[in-house]
Amino acid sequence: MRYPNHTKEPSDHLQVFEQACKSAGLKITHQRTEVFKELAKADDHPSAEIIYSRLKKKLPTLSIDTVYRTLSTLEKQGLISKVQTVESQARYEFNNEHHHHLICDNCHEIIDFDWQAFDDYPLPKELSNWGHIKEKKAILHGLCHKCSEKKG
Amino acid sequence: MRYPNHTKEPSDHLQVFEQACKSAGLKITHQRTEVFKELAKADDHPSAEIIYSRLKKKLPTLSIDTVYRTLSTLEKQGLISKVQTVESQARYEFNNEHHHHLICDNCHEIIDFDWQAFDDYPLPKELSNWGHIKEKKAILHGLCHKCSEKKG
DNA sequence: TTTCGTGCAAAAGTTTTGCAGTCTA
DNA sequence: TAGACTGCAAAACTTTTGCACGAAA
Repeated sequence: MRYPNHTKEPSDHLQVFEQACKSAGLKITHQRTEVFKELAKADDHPSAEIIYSRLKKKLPTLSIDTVYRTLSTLEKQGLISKVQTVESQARYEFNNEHHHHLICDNCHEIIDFDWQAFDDYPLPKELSNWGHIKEKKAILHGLCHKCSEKKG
Repeated sequence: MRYPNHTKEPSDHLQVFEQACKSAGLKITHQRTEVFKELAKADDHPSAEIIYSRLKKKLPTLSIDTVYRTLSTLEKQGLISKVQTVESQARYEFNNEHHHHLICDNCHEIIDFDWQAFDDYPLPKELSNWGHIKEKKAILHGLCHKCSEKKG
């Protein structure tokens, strides 16, 4: 779901997809296109298994491996993104105080920080009818100094 | 890691832990205490496997199952939290535009929304030396109307 | 003593990989 | 046709569960 609703046409998405495949040297295969289209039209942030089950009727020979591989490929190209996960293993922290996260996309180090101004900031009014919001957190992603240097 | 640094003493954490166990009817076992202490003193958001490996020297008979079970129990009590994960399966989305996420902790529905005011807001200055921040995202958690009603 | 927790082992669930045949460019 | 992609099968990795013994209250 999305507030406000999408404005772009599906055909625009396909063009972006084909363009991105070409410039990355990726072949435009039937399976790849269908996985992409299924995700582009979905508004519920589906998992690999869900995409697989939705496509199974249309593409009975499709395998789950291909879905995993395709999602991983498209993510590397920046065409799609994984929601809210850092790595395969779950990571924990002791809940002492409310705080925010800054994550290095290369070494996956997580920095906690405070941001009072954000905590005090009012939420967008479209969200007022959604339900009860319990937590409000900022997640920043980037490349830390150590990793920038390593990469030259 | 954390900006700014922690202020509380480890002994305070232990008291909170013991209090929470008592009021939840959980026994204060050796393993449970050690897993908790290990996480409370860690500043790197470790996974279950990492906590296990750190404790193995001190508690050679500890099993990984116990670490998983303990983390899960403590999370249910609200003493600790999982970082950045929604569910066990990764979930994807098509990257059309920058946006933020509102997640129902019960049904796991994810709502995308725009928040221009947040996007324009300056970052805390402590972060200016960290490296290169590429993305800045708000993640809200709560209970949606549908789920509030279901639960009464 | 009673109940809960742990360790062991096995299973379940998620994702990745090697390989040989197939398809795209 | 060459190289990339797919499907199959198997493996790897992460997490959960049943059970019997051991430990906490």
